[in-house]
Amino acid sequence: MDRETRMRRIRDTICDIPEGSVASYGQVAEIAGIPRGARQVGYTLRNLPEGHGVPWHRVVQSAGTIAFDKDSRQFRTQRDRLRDEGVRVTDGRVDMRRHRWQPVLDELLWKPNPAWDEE
DNA sequence: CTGATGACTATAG
DNA sequence: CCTATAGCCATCA
Repeated sequence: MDRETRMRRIRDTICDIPEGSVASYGQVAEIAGIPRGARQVGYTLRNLPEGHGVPWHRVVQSAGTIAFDKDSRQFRTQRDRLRDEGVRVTDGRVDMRRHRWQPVLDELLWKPNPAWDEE
């Protein structure tokens, strides 16, 4: 798989994270079909093209902590954006048990399930 | 080719 | 909880 495809898949995956949810770098990588590619997610995010619409703020570390220094502007931007969508961020950390994105569950809730139409 | 890097992560103390 | 450490892996100089 080439670099462009990889970066595109990563961006697409992040765009699928619903508002109010977050995913870890590793989780994004895995869903994008790139096992052990957490660092590549970080790389991709660091190099997002100008004017992208990628909701990068919904990506946090596996423990729920924001990856930036607490005194950086990026930290504050991410924290504020998350709060704006209803995600509670305490001391730079998100409660993953509550906000971790669960793609499979989303499908069950949003996609029409054939089995349910069978009487 | 080689070594350094980093928006990562799991594990041990 | 925090630090250290060792894997990890595409990029870059």
